[in-house]
Amino acid sequence: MNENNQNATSYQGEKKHYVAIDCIIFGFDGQKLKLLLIKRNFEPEKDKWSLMGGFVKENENLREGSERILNELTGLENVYLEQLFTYGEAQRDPVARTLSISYFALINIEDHDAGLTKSKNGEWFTFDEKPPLIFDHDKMVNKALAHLQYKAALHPLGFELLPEKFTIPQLQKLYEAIYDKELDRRNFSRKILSTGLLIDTGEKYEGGNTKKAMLYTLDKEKYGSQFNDFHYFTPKGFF
Amino acid sequence: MNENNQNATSYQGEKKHYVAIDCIIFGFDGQKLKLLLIKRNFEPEKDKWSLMGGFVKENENLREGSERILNELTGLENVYLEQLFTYGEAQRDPVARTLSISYFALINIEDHDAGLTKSKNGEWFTFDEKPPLIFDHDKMVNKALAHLQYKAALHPLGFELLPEKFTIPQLQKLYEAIYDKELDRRNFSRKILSTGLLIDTGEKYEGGNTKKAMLYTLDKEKYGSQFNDFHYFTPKGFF
DNA sequence: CCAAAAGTGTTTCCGTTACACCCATGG
DNA sequence: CCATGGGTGTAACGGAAACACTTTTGG
Repeated sequence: MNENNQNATSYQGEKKHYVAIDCIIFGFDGQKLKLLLIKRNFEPEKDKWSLMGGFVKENENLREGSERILNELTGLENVYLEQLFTYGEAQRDPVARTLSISYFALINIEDHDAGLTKSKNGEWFTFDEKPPLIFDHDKMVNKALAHLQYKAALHPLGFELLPEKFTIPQLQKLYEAIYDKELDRRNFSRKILSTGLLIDTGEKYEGGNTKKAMLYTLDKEKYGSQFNDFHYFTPKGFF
Repeated sequence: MNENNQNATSYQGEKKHYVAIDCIIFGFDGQKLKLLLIKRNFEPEKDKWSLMGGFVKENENLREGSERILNELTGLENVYLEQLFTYGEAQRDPVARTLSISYFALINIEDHDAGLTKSKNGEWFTFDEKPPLIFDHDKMVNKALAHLQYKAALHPLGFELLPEKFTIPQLQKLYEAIYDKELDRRNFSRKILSTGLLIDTGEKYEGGNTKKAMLYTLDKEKYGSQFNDFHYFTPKGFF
């Protein structure tokens, strides 16, 4: 029955399964939170929309696989990537029983290789515009969004979605996009600055037609060490 | 190469993988937080300690599998069970490449079938006494403990580890065991009661040799609806 | 009646909120 | 010089922390 050669302690009575990885890729364009999807030009479910995914290779670590799949669509490396959940309903994939490990990616939308993405039929959608997805991919997206909202409230996660240098108003816009709610400008600013995670670059943002905002960078040192601390970036009773 | 019959849209070029489920089972004995492990009387790694686990069956949902495996060792059903993380380093299992999906279980230690557990070579350990485990199971345990600490700080999770009726001092002992820190009795009591999750049963705990504490039950209704709310059961700056 | 643990009350303090006010820029 | 958005300051409020005090029970 089994394709492998057996030895005394192998798992010969057990069944094997297809295992896929699907990536939920979030980006931010300065105004809205977006999701990167692909229009499938291959079977199954050709011409429908889905998450970017792929099968786990024979000798590939899961993290490597997720990085490979993300890279194939965006050209990016060293991206914020976190394993989220493994979907394993026996009937979730009508073609054949397949497990899917979902990975959650946050990218600065300006950094990705737009040509590569286009060549793979990738497209960015706001949540308003998002088409229905194949299989249980809508469920995956919902869980990932909930996770983003949950985690960004407690940990300095949002910075991953912004350019290297950013202003506090930009960061606020991002948080407002994540939670679809407005925040008080003055309190937000003080709360963010009080974390000590931001370094003033001395530069000012060029582009606004009013007072130019100060540009900050992340203090990578503190960011790493404080990442698992609690920060409460959202107002009390926010949820 | 592949054992299945193929059709036009099957995944014939892809590799399949063994997929296991391992359960990290937490219990509380009134004083200490404990972990349920098994001494393996089967290969591989016979006579060593490991988590309770098993392979995912051909047509079994993952949640069903985790419930089956937990039930085999404890006799319990309807237990708090949460999928945690999927371990998939290519070399994590020296016998054959195997993915392992870890599940996190919280049980009331009094409820389980001690005879069944014993017959499966199961044993409860405090974290002080825990032996080294096979493969990457120590890593799984550490991640599960971190998750318990994280989640119990924000959600009313601890109740799962206590009997149906419990006292506030018992609940406090549990939190102190989870975090290995002492809490202020008076503030803890007020904080817990302010959640409105506890119902006074009118009874008193029999067993202490001083003043008998009041017995409470969970308000299941509120528990369900508030489970995803933030509660902050631990003091500020606790971590 | 004493020790030990449980329950209730109170003051202090600090972080959050909800504001007002000032500053810089382009048209 | 004015509209718009960015930056800084502050009073009031509320929840948490740190206490003291009272009550119950067994020995």
